[in-house]
Amino acid sequence: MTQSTETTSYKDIKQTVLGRIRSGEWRPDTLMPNEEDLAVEFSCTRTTVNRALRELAEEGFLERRRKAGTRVSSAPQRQARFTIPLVRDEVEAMGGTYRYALVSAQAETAPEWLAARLALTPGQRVVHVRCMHYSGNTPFQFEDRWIVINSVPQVEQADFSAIGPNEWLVQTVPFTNVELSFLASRADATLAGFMDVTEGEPVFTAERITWLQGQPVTLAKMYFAAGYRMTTRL
Amino acid sequence: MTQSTETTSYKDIKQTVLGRIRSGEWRPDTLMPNEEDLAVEFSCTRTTVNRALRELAEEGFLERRRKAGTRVSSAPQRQARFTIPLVRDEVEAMGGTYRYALVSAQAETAPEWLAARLALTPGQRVVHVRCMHYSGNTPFQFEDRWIVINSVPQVEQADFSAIGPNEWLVQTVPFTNVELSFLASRADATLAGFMDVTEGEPVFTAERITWLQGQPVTLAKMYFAAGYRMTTRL
DNA sequence: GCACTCAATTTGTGTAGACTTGAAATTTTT
DNA sequence: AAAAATTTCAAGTCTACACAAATTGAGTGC
Repeated sequence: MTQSTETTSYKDIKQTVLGRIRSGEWRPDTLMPNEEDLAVEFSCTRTTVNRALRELAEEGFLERRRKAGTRVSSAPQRQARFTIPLVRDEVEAMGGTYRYALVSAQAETAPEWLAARLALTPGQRVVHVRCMHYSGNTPFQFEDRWIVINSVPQVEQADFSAIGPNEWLVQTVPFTNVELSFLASRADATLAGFMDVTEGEPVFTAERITWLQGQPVTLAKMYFAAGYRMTTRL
Repeated sequence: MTQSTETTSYKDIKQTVLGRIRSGEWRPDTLMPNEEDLAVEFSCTRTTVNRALRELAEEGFLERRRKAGTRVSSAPQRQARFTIPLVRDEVEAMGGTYRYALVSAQAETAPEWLAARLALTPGQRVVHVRCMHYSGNTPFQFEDRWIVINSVPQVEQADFSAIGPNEWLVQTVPFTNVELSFLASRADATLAGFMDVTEGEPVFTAERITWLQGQPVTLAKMYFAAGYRMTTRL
């Protein structure tokens, strides 16, 4: 049998099943028919049903256990998927013209809080880069970044006046592990100056720590413009 | 051939490919071998390779286009996946004892900003619920929520003194669409009182709008305790 | 009543092969 | 040289079947 004219695709099955959940036909905790029965109902193979259900489970709508079967998720522990674009892309997506400006870049001994945060041995040296990302002439993001020299020796020769440290790192170092946090911080005097907000103002902030095979590579603090919100649709 | 003793699983392939990316063997933008060739290399079927690559692409490591082939993502790690647990789960996961307290609940006409935000017809009525979530006796989250009566008529009979509006809604209304935002806001006098922070302090805030088949159901603003950060590892 | 064993059931994952689809590359036409 | 039609290739998806692995539930022995 070919799939030519009238096959049920795994996408159709996903849609139908989702519909039954949303309509209330299959309420939370309901045990649904097993894959074989569904395959008969949709007149396709179990493989196709399996893919549909597997994806729905991954998206948090279903819970599946061998032998126990598949049931509708009761506490839909929903997963939000945020796209974290490069600043340039984010600015351009909003119709702005991206502009980058280096503020400062210098090698120094890692301050204590940073050494503690990244589990560095005391006295390790880092490159501290500060830079601005603009949308047109409007401040969009202030980036405060430290790069561990031991992990990325080439960084001492890097020139951050034209290319941002993030883009440089992405091209240079493959990384294995990332920790990303979002928080609300308050604008200090420096930040207020750069971002054109009043001191003390709440600022949406992202922090990103990157490792390469267990070695800490970089910590970046990114401060967004006033009123910034990170939005996603599920 | 059976998969009995020494088969290459799609997981093995994922691992190997990831390793090659991380080691720098396959740099960003590199065009990798096509599925058939990889199937030969790993001595498995194309189906298995396909699944491995498909998942890696979904995770953001690869970019695939028909005919053009598969290449290593140049801006990897673009998707962060946050699990959004119920407050109760989040508190308990941190070892705290969850406690809920209703602050106020009343039916009212939707204020203009809300009507505009949810595209309500003027004069529509909503139930406005405010409540606190504690970890032990420490304030954890202040929840400010509006529920559209038209979309959920049962809400007028609901009793939110024992069960939180979120848990009530999850049990009552299947929802089809969610918009989730994170932002930094400043604590006003009311919030400062409930959350035990000083007025003007930055507060990490999540806003969540939910629809049921195009009908707006609820808008929730959730204000987190001082110092809260939402963290994920990729 | 309790612990143990074992078979049945259900999802998980693999093989082998074929057709479909979208987009890049090439050729033909204007 | 530019535009349009055609070919070709790689990913996308389906069929059909098989064995693997986890867990449940029933049966057995004490």
